[in-house]
Amino acid sequence: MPSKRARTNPTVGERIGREIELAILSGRLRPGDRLPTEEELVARHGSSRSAVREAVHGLRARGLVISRRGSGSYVAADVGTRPLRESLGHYATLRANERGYTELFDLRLMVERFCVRRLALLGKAADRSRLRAAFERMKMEKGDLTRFGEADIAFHQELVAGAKHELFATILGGLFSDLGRRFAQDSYHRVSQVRQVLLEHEAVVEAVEAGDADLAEGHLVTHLVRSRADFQKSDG
Amino acid sequence: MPSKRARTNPTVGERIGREIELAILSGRLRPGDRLPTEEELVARHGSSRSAVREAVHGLRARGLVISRRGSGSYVAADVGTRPLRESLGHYATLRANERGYTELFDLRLMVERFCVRRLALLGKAADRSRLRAAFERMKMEKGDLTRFGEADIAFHQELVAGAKHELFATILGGLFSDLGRRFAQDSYHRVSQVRQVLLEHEAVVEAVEAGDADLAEGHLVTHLVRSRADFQKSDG
DNA sequence: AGGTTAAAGTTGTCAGACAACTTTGCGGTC
DNA sequence: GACCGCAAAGTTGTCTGACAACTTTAACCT
Repeated sequence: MPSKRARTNPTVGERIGREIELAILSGRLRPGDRLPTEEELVARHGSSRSAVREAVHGLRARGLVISRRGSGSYVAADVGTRPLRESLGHYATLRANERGYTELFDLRLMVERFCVRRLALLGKAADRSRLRAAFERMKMEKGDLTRFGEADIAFHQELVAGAKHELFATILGGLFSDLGRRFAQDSYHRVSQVRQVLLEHEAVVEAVEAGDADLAEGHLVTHLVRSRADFQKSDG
Repeated sequence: MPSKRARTNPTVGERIGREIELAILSGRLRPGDRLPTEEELVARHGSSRSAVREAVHGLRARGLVISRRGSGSYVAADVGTRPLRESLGHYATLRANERGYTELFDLRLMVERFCVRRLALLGKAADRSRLRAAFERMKMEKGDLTRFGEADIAFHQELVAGAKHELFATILGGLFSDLGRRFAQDSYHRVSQVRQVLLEHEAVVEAVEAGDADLAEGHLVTHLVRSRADFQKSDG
């Protein structure tokens, strides 16, 4: 029987990884910067190459670092957002049950409400026209349910992008990644729903263009809550 | 000059890691389950042990797996929440600037608002008494600013825990982890603030106990927004 | 039966070698 | 001088083998 104790002493690789991680988090190593070569790290820490590689593999798996054979390892350009996006995507994938879906939907609803208000109140004309363009793309794709679903996702991401909120954009990106796509795609079992969805999106776009935050929020909430109901019905 | 292309072919270790990850995310490997031994993985994939180890190191760094020398590697018990909590903590650590703080605060405010409403409306007596207990702990620690700050964090986590929302509890845990502690601690530069903070918390507790969601939300928002103002003032 | 100890099993670390790929620098060509 | 080709050096990826550190199992003894 395996012992209960889960705490084990950190390995050499973990210690080295922690040190590099700290250099990244503190800003001493910035996105795009090159890490010391494995040879240098071996010399600095007095350990073997395999331990150093264990550290780099860990950082790479977490999205902090990318390695290119023959060139070196570099701090990832999207070191700020990718790990969060991916771990949220994994969280969503692990929560395929009813309650998990409800909780993820709570988050999505909160984030989009916040952003649609901000976009309506503070968004620039260019931001609003991008939302309109995303809506037009949905109309064009209404023949193909899969591509329509993708355009739907793009619309909601544009909504958050227009609010200029990096954290919320990252969160929504995570919710939509991986199997999180079921958020939007699985709603379109019947073609009749497409027309309804288009109408609801158009209402949001027009309220945003009119600068009416309350109305935009209302239409968005209506759309999202109705989508959830559809999803739960079809999910059984 | 390094080439622009960031996309490189996945390594053998990454492919193996992806496969194990899929087994975990799909539920075929459940928390506490033991992974195949390195020897078995070597045989199954026809690769070397170093490639297999690269895969396991990646999963371990991401918190999906823990390894115990002499025993084996196991799917982590908290595989669902830890990666999200940690990546959010890292995100917060990387966002020490003004705008990043504001965005993180947006998230915190949304989450706590949601939870305090739910606790006031649907919370059971036991949940509410735990919130009261967390408040009493704060009063006891008012002499030591550091411990008071910790009790403050514990109070807000209790608030979210009482709402029985795993996702939001995980998010708040991430916001408070690591240097995210500055959220609460850095607010107590002056002892005079302690009394103010205690009063605001007490108002929240009482509104929750009275089952008044609107009032509880109002007091909580007041407290948090005022805390943010204090923080921004002291941050300069 | 219970405890002790040896054996087997498993992950951690080290070392060395070569493969695959990138970057640099040299030399030649125009 | 600018450009190209090509060799050389530099760097990460993979394989192999060995031993250390630790855990689990199994045999043994009392």
